[in-house]
Amino acid sequence: MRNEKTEISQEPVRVTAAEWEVMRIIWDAGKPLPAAAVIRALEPNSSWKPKTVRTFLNRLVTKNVLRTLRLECDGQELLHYEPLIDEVTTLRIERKTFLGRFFGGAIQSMLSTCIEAGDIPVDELEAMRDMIDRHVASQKNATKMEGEP
Amino acid sequence: MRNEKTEISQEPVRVTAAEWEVMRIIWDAGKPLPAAAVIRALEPNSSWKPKTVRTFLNRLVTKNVLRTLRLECDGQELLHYEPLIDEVTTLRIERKTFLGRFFGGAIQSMLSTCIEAGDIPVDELEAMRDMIDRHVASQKNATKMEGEP
DNA sequence: GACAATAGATTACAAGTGAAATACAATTGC
DNA sequence: GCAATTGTATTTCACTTGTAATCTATTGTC
Repeated sequence: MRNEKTEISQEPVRVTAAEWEVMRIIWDAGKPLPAAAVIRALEPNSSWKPKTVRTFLNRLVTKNVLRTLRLECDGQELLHYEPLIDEVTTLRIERKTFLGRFFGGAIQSMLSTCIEAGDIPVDELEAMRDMIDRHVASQKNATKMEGEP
Repeated sequence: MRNEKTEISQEPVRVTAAEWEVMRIIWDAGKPLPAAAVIRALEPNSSWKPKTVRTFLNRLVTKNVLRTLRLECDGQELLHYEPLIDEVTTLRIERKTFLGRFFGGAIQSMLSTCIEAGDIPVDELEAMRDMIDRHVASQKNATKMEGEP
C-alpha cells in the first residue's frame, strides 16, 4: 500500500482567517457543499454578504484548498466544494507556524508562559495534567509490552 | 500602588511576522537600540537588506509599537528605537487570537489535538505535566493558607 | 416568450505587507 | 572644502486580504 497522495504543492498553503471560517463549515459537513449551503451555514454568525463568501470559495479553489465538482442537488446541477486537504493537517501546519513564530517551536514554552501569566484556571490545568498522564501511561505501557514479550 | 500604565490604544496592535523579528531583537536588548544595531543583530538569521529592516522599524513607529529617541552612541547622536508595548502583553494577544481562531479559545483543546496527533515526545509531555503539577500544588497551598489562618 | 431570481465568473478597490530603491542630510576623512 | 559614507525620510511596487459589485448565463414563473 503505497502513499496515495502525490505531493504537488511545496508551498505551505496559507489559509486566512476568513477562509478558515469557510473551511470549517465544509469540513464539518463531511461532504461537498454547494455555495448556497455554505452561505446559509455562515449566516447566523457572520455579516458577510453572499458574494463575499463566494469570493472566499473561489480563492480557496485557486489556492488548491478546495476543488469544485458538479453534483445533482434538488434536481439541479450545482457546483459543490470539496476539501483537498484535511483539517488535521492544516491545523498542524498552523500550529507549527504559530509556535515557531512566538515560542521557538515548543508548546511547552507556550504552556509555561500561559501558566506563569496566570492565564489558565486551575481546573483546566488539572484536566490537562490528567490528559497528559493518561497518555503517558498508555505510551509507557505500550513500550513495555513491546520490550518484554 | 496603582496601575501605572495609561491605556491609550484601543486597537489590538497588529504586529506582522517580519515586524515581530525586529521587535524581538529590541525586546531582548532590554534597551533602546539604533537601527544599525538591529540590522546587525538580524543579519545572521535573515536575508533582509538594511533598507528593509529600516522600513519595518519605521512602520513599527507609525503603528505606535516603537518610538524613537535621539541618544548618544559612540559620540554620535543617533535615533534609537524603544518599545512602547511589552512582549508579554503582545504575546498574550497573539496567543488569544490564535487559540480563538483554531481551538475555540482553549489551550486545552490545542494540547489534546497535539497529543492525539502524537506530535509531542513523551519527555516533553512529562515536563509539562510536572510543570502543571508544581503550579497546581502551589496554588492549592496558597488557597489553603489563606482559608485557614 | 419576457422577466426576474439564482449561479457562477470576472472585476474592483482600499488597506496592509514584504521587500526594497531613491533622495536628501549630516558627518567624517582627507 | 569636497567626496564618500552613513543615517534618516520618502517613495515604489507587486501581492494579499477583506469586502464586495458587476456582468453574464441559466432557469423557473406568469
